[in-house]
Amino acid sequence: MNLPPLIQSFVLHFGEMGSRWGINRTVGQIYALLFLSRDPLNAEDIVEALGVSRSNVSMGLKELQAWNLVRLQHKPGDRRDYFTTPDDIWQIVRTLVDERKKREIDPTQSLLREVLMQKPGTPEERHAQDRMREMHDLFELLTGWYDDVQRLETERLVQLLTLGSKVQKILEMKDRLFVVPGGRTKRRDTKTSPER
Amino acid sequence: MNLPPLIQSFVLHFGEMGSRWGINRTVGQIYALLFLSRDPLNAEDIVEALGVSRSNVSMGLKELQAWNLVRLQHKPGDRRDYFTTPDDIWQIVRTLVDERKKREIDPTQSLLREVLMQKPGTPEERHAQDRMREMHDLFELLTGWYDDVQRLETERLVQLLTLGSKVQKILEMKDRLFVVPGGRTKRRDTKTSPER
DNA sequence: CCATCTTTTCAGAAATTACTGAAATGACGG
DNA sequence: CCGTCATTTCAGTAATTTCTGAAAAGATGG
Repeated sequence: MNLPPLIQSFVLHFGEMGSRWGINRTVGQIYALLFLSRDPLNAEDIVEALGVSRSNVSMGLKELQAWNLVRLQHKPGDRRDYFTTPDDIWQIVRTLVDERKKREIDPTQSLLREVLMQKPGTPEERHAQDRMREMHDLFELLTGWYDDVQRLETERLVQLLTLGSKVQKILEMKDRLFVVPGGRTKRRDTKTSPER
Repeated sequence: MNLPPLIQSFVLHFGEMGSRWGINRTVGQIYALLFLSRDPLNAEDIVEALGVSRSNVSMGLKELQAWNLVRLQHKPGDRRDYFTTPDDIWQIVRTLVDERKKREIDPTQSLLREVLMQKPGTPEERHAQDRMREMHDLFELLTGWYDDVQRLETERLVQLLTLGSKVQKILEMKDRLFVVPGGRTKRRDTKTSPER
């Protein structure tokens, strides 16, 4: 590997980090390299930068494409494939969350729905099903929220995140303004509300 | 493995899922089992339920403890260790996010801060540093938001999530109420605002 | 202390995953 | 078509991770 030290630190770190996610070291390094690079890189560039085999790079790029994390480009008069990451870092976050949801949450929800249809035979199974229902409803709430905010323009999203829990203040204000005197504030019911 | 079918499906699924996270199959299965179980289980219970070796269970439990995902208990007159997961599923989510932040974001932020101190030698390095700064600021914003909402009571948090992007409506309302006529709404500046 | 029960450690085996080089496939331009 | 350049596939190997059994260490009651 022959890279400016500043870039090399980041690439190596991402390689290590990769293993804590579902991706391997090389894939992590390729991504890090593309993320930092100003210009699109072709497979041979990556081979030279990282010192891994051509075929390894090919497989790594294929995986990154399956994750929608890299974009394929072409240069006029050059028939090699060039790769980049999106310039907009928020787009990267959105993609990452989408893909993780697709790979981790969706299959789990599908299994949970299936198992929740079945009739429990024993009290043990009954309790297990209750737990699974809790998990299912939790995922439902979280993915519902995500689907919702994901549609916001980035500027609005940043605004929301910057506010953080100060949003609560505004909600309280809203409650104070619109609550029916003596009555409870209207709120959508969910099965995932706190237990105590 | 000798478990009610309903429980077995879930345990097996979690085992597979485990590999997509940083944890191995056995650890995933142990966790799933404890999550579904009404009563605390000891190591021998787990060995019998999953059909893996005693030492494997011991190591798995150690890892789950390192993640703060299981709680150690004792029964009077029994000196074996019993394990459970917290009853409150929201507590589980909080722990999970905390631990992943600690293992994935914090080390990266620390590396980014370090690298951002250095002086870039080339335009290439300069651009790389700009990218790293974007990533750093993004993490700063996200973790700031998380630290903030994490402190909310669960009921408030659920309320917030249920609202989803409808919060935006309330923000717009707030803007309309409090904006200085003819002027721009005051907003905290961040370096992570959208580029276009 | 000892006997017994429990958990932990760890070296080696087993299983899985990552990586490579060579060969196959594909994609032009002439 | 053919030659060249580029990418993909894949079988075999290397590296890593997971798992096990045996032994060690720890804890407790007598």
